[in-house]
Amino acid sequence: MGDGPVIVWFRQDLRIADNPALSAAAKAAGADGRTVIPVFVLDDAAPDTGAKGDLCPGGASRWWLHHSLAALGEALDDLGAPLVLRRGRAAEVIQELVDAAGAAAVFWNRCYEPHAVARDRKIKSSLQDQGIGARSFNGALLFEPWEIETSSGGPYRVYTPFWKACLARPGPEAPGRAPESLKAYDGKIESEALDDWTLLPDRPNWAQGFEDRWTPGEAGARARLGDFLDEALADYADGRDRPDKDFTSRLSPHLHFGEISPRQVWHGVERARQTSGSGFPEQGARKFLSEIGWREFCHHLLFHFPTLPHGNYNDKFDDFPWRNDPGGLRAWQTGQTGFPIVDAGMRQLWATGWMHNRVRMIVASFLTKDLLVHWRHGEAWFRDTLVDADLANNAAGWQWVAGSGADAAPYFRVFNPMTQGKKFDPDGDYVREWVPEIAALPGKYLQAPWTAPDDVLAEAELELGRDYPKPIVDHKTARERALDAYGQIKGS
DNA sequence: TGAAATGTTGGGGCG
DNA sequence: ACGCCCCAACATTTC
Repeated sequence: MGDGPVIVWFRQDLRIADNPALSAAAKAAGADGRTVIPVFVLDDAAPDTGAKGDLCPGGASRWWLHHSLAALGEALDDLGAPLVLRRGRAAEVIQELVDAAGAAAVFWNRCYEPHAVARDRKIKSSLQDQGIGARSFNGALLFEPWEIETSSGGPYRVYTPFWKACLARPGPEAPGRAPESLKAYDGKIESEALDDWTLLPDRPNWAQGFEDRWTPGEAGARARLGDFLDEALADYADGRDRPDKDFTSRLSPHLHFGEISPRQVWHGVERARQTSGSGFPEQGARKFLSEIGWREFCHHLLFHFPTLPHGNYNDKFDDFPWRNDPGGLRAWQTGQTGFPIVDAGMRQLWATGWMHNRVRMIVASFLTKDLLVHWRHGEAWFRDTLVDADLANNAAGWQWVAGSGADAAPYFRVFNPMTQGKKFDPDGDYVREWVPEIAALPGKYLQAPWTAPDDVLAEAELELGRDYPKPIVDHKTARERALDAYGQIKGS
């Protein structure tokens, strides 16, 4: 390496604590007096490869990204090395910056999306050819996808043995601290203005409901973890399935953008165990960490099966008789299916950029099984509307529900929206919050308004088909149709 | 990280 | 006292 500055290329690691690439840069700076240039590149040019993910984040993700970058920018200002924002193809932008600053090295934390893997590999070899020190680090996973192997040497395809194998390994290292300061590059490197990127929605501002529910950025992530461990972990084992309660961690967007690392989460749980003594909810902790395990598994799958976002993992499903049903898809997207628990979930998603995981399974089952609409339509909608939209989790999750994925739910496992509603929203609080037009219905009929007698509907001042849709399918019939469709591909 | 259909069991009412 | 029926409640099977 020459004595030029070190570029730290931020991607899905928008934090300064436990950031291995940043730490390595700070260390090099401390040892050799190097300066540091933190950079974020918005690669907006949707490439011809059809690549998805951080190249073309959905609307909700862009809202989050804006605020997360603003927070990171402030944190880096405080450290003394302002964040440089650039738009363009990453390979070109990085090369440009390397040339402009005479950089000696470029450090980053690894991403696992197929296009990112390919892109980063090219960039790394190109930099190394020029004698630039290009180094990548693990900042996003507890275990690298290539480190976890079955006894026969391949990737895992089933979650339980995968996570067991992970837990049998030495636990993840303690998270690193944020550098205390950085020496800024003293040459001239222009940054674009975040506001010019128009990541935020303007008319209409559909993100209004996001602001009071989320605090993007590293500080918000840390606070969320702390609140979760203090207030919800004890109830997590039983409560996590209740969309009417507040017992999930809601860390998903923070994890997606790397505002907090899974290592920090893991050790946060450890610390809580040590400080709380005998009253510690071991079962809740185990279940919570196993959700972190699902995130690991999804990334493992995406890394080893890069076609996961586009094609069926189980190719039997290539012959599955999906229906073309734009009207049904639209009703699902807008929360107008006539099934209260489904509509509640879809409206929560639209209003807040997030949906409770139990309800994600219910609405996904409804789209793929009751409506027989291809899972990729659901995947695309979630990718556009979730603040936590993550290619690995989203693709694996949708294929899991549809039955086409690795370790998937069997296709015949069809959720009954009424039963699920009664079971997991027993008092109807969740449905009443998000489907207010039927809030006056008594609990007995809330999950299935069409079964209410006329006088009950009149009492609630509710006319089905006018104030709230009649169900767009008959669940019993739809279920049989789905089982029938499954039968068609079973033997193939 | 289902649901529905079908099968089994056991208590109580009744002749 | 006994067998019979009914039907929850639970268990098993099937999709």
